[in-house]
Amino acid sequence: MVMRKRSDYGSRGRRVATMPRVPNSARGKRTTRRKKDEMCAFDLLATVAGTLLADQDNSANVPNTSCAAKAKNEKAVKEEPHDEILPLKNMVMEKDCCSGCVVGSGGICSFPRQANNCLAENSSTRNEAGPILESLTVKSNMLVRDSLVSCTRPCETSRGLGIIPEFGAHGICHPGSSSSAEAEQVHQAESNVVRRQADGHAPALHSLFDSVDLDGRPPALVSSDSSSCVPFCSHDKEHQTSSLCRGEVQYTADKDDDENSSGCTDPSTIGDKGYKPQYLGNHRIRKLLASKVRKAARNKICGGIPSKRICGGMSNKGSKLNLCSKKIPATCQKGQRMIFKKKRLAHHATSFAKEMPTEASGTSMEGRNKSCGSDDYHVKLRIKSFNIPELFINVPENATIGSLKRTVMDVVNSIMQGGLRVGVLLQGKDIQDDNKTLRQAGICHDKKLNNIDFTLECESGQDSPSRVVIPEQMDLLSADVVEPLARMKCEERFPETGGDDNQQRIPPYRSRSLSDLYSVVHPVEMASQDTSASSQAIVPVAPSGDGALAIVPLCKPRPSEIGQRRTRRPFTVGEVEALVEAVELIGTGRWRAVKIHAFDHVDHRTYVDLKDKWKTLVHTASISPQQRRGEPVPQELLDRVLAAQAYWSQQQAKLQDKPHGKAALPEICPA
DNA sequence: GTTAGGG
DNA sequence: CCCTAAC
Repeated sequence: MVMRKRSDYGSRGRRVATMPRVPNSARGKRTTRRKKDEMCAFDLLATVAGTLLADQDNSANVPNTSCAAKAKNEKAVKEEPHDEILPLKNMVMEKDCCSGCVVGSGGICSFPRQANNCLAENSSTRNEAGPILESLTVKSNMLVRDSLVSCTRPCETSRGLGIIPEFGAHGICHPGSSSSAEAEQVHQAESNVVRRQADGHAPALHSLFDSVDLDGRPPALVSSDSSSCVPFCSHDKEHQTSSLCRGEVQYTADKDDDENSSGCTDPSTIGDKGYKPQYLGNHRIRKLLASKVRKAARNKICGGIPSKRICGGMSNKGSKLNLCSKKIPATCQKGQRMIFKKKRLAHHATSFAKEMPTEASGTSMEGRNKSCGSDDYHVKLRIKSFNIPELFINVPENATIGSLKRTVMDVVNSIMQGGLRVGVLLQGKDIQDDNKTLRQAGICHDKKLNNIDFTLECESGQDSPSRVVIPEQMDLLSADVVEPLARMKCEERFPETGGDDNQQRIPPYRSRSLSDLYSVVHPVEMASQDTSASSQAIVPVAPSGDGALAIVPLCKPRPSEIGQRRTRRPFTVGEVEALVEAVELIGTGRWRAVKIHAFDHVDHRTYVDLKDKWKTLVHTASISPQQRRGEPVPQELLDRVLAAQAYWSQQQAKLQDKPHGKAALPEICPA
């Protein structure tokens, strides 16, 4: 069957659906699902791996051999012959070990994300010999959420300058982001809290460059041995190599990470490398990368063991996972869980730092119109989160959760009190010129403002951007009263923060771009002021739940980009209407056409989204109103949904019945 | 890159 | 909304 090209549906008119595609049912149907089998195998693998790890740890100085050998060992260790899965095991282990790291003595972990886990595992085995420290590596962006920055700076007279600088391919990159960190020795009876700063020219603390995780591997390095090192920037080069000589396990993320680790890549270089222009749409890049990351996480972390089977089904999104098997001592698992819980929290707490569209509401739209006339342009920015420096915390295994919280809190406070300033990144480019007006910088009320990032940077970072050490030897357990970050409430909450309600006020969709929805106006700050003035509204808000801090896992890249689930954006009635209309016209099964037809330029609605939405619409329409949830869809629309669905299903059925007949299909269903 | 369908 | 097989 000949597939029509997309150009066929370019015309908005009453195109005749000449040749509908193969019926939906014939495509994309997964005939067999081996998931259960795989899960079973993976489960076994997890068990075996755990055994292996435990054994490995006991055997000192395992030569720097390939993991294949270990895998063979493992085979011997494990008595039960699981024929089907053994090849898989070998394969996975081998692959990971060989491609991902240099294995030093006792090296088990293959990838950074495993590093911490391995470390913990080793700790657990050492536990028998004496007290050890659980290493909690909280490297990443701590997010301060839902801030509102109301710029009180009237845009200068430079209205005419409202040209957004071409930032080109920076995309998701950040300057000064090639960061790394050093995990201190685990079994030393010291609790170091070390924070290291990116070595870029800009001391952006959010660091942890995105590319680091492009393949799911951050540059973190944690050895299963007693010492560990992290490839730092150029000044750490020596350290790296020497560390290798010392037989430490070194993890370097390949590809981009290699460059990062082999020298402090110039941030600008980083930024330009290999990224698609912003134009492509963040969500697309993010989607790709996220997919990659998740895949990598799943495949590589834990040697391909699906995370759901590990450690009680802990999600591994962006997190390091360990090969916690049933044989790992309970203490270990406990500790691990503690870590993971934190990390998961972080995940949930994380919102798009980048996705910071100006909010649209009825009032704001009015204001906008008004301002257009009065030359009083304002930009209202909603900061959902701030990126805070990565943290490294060593916590005794027997520390309480409370003390852990306090510790983290302490660190955060140290950072906060240490003097922070705010950095502004537009499309990944650090805007350093504080004297620029927003408009000159391209931050205009009428522009799409979803490419702005705010970062927290150390004041002192200017001089020594490479590292900032936060109170070492911090007595974790004596970390006394700390002002809970969560107490710092948002002074002015965004009324529309509740969700996408504002979108509902948007009339019919069609050609309306999302950017329209976000155009807003507000009082703004003076042009000559430092941007940090706007940071007063940094609002740490406790994530839902127990109020733990938003700490993003080590491997987590910038939250706005990679590995992050998209924010949920319920379809508005207007969108639904547009969708229904398009489907009536175009039919089901041609979602790209539908997208182009009705949701072109609406970046956050992919054709998959539309398809999904249609699916739910059909479902919604077929259930009783009482069972429906969420924004009620007018019955009229639902009726049209059912009609269209029935019609197009019928058409597809017809097509299947006589595949050779080229029965011209009506262009629109007679709903 | 699209589509379908399960989760 | 995510994931991924199938195309």
